[in-house]
Amino acid sequence: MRAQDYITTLLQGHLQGKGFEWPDKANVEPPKDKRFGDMASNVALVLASQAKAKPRAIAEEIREALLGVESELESIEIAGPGFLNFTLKPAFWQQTVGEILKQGDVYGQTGFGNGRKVQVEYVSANPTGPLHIGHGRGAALGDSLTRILRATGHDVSTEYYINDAGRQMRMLGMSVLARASEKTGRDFPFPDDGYKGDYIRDIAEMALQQAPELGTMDEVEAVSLCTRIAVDDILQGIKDDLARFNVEHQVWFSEKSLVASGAVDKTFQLLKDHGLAFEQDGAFWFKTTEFGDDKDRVIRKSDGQLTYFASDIAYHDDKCRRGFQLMVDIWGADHHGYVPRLSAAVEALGYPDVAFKAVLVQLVNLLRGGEPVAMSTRGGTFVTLAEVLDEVGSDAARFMFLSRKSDSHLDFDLDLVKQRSMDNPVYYVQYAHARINSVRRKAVERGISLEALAPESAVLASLSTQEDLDLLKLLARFPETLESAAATLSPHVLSYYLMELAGALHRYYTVHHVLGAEDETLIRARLLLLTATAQVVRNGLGLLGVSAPEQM
RNA sequence: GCGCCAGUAGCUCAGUAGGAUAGAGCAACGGCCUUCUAAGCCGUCGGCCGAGGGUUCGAAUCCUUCCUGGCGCGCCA
Repeated sequence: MRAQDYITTLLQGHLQGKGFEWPDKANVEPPKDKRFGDMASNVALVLASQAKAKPRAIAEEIREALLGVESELESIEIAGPGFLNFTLKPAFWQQTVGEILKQGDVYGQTGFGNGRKVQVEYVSANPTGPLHIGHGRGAALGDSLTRILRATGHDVSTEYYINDAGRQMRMLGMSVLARASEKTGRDFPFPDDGYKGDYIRDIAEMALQQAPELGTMDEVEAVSLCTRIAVDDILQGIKDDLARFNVEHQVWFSEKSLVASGAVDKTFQLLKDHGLAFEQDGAFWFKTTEFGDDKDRVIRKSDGQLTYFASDIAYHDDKCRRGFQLMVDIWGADHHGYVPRLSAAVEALGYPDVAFKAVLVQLVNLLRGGEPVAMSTRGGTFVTLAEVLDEVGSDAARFMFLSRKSDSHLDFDLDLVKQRSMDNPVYYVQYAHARINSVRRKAVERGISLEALAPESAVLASLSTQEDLDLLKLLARFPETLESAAATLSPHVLSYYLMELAGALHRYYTVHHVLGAEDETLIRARLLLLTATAQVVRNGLGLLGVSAPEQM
C-alpha cells in the first residue's frame, strides 16, 4: 500500500468516527522537504478554517487519537500552520524491496488507466525527405509516452499518418525528374519550390537505374513514376531510422488511401448535413468558430480541391470510428495555431466520450560545442536523425530529448551529449545501474549466492540508516511517478525521477561500502536493496527506451 | 493587431488540479580514491520565482494589466 493512501485511510477513519466528513480541500501528500516527515496533511488546517477554530488544537486532537491506535506510524509532528507531519516506521518502507523483487520487470505498472483506449499518433513527417533531429524529439516522446501509458494500464495503439496526397508529392516527383533529366538531357527544369537536398540526386540516380526510359517517356507519367519511387525510398528510409531509434508504429495510415476511399467526401457531406458548412466566394467553409476557433476555415477551395484540413477531419473521424477514447497527436510547436481548428472539428464530429489532445513539441536547437549548427529543410542542409544517431547513439539522444518538458525549447549539443558527466544525465543514470551490477559481481566472487538472498523482513530490518530510508522511499514512489507522467503526458517526469534515484544510489554507494560491512545480515540486506534499485532503474530506463548496461 | 508558449540562482532547467524556510545540475571555491567503477560523493557561495494589482488562512502556481523573447495567424501542407 502506498504511504499516501495509508495515511489518508487512517485520517478518514478517524474523522468518520467523530462524525465528520473529509473536507474537499484536505489532502495528504509528500512534503517538498523531507525534514517534515514522510507524508503531510493539511486536514487540521482546513477543518479549522471551516469551523473558525484554532488549527493547532484540532491537529493536537487528531494526533492524540491516532497515536492511540496500532499503526505503521513512527511519529506525528504538528507544524506551525496546522500541518500534520507523519513519519512511517522503517518496516513500512522496507517491505518495498520485497515487492520490487517479486514483481521484477513489471514493478511500477498499475491499472491506473482502466484499459482506456488511447491512440498516439506521432512523427508523421511528410515523406519528402529524411527525418531530421526535430522529428527525433517527437519520435522519442511519442514512443516513451506510449510505453508509459501502457505501463499504467492504457490500451495504446501507435500510428504514423503519411501525407502522401498533396501537391507536395508532385513537387517531389518533379524534383527527382529534374535531377534525372540533368543526366538524360530531357528539358525539365528544376522547380522553384523543389526539394534541393542531395538525397534527391541519389533517388534520381536510382530511378534511372530502375527505369532508364525516364528520359524519353511521357512527362506526366515520368513525374508520377519518380514520385512513386521517391516516396517508397524515403518512407523506407524513415522506417529504418525509426527502427534504429527503437521506435515502432503499429499502423501506417496513408492520406491517399483515405481520399481514395471517399471518406473525405463523406465527412464533407456530413458537415454540410449538420449545417456546419457554408459556401462563400466559391469555396466551402467549416464553421469552426462555433466551436471556439477564432475564424472559419476553408475545407474545399473554389477550384474544387479539398484542403489538407478536410482530410485531417476525415482522418480523425476515422480514428473516432475505431473506438479510441483518447487521441493524442504529437505535433511540432509551429503547428499550435492548428490546435483550435482540429479541436473544433473533433467536437463537431459529435462523438461522446472522445477526447483529443495535441502535445506540442518545441524546436530543437542543434549545437556543437555551444555553437549553433545551421539547419534548413528547404536548402537541404539539415542535420538528419540518422547522422545524429551515428554520432551520439540512440540512448544518449533519447534521454536528451526526454530530459525537458516537450513544450520548452531544447538545446541539443552534440559535444555535450557525448560527454560523461552530470551535464549529460544518461550516463549518470546508466552508471548507477552498472555500479550495482559491479557490486553484485564482486559479491558472487566472494562466494555470496545472490539467488539465495530472500527479502525476509528480519533481514531487511537492518536497512535503517538515513541513506537506506532515502533510497527505499524513492523506490516506493516509482509507481506513482509513472501515473503522474501518464496523466500529464510528460515522460520528462520519469527522466527527473531517474536522475534523482541515481543520485540517491551514488550517495549510498559512497557512504556505505556494501561488501565491507562486518555484519553478514547487513551485507545481505544491502545487496537486496541494491538489487531492487537496479530493477527500478532498469524498468524506468526501459520506459524511456534507453538501455541499462551491466557494465560501463 | 489577435492568439499560443515561455520568462525561477551567473548558465541550463525542475517545481504550476494553491500549501510550510522555492530545488537540481553546471560554473566558481574548498574537501574525499591502500576498500564494491572518482563516468562518483560531500561542503561553501549564489533568489524581490519578469513587474504591478487582485482572490485567501496561504500564490512561483489562480485572475488581471503591463514588459520581454519565441512561434503562429493562407482558398499552403
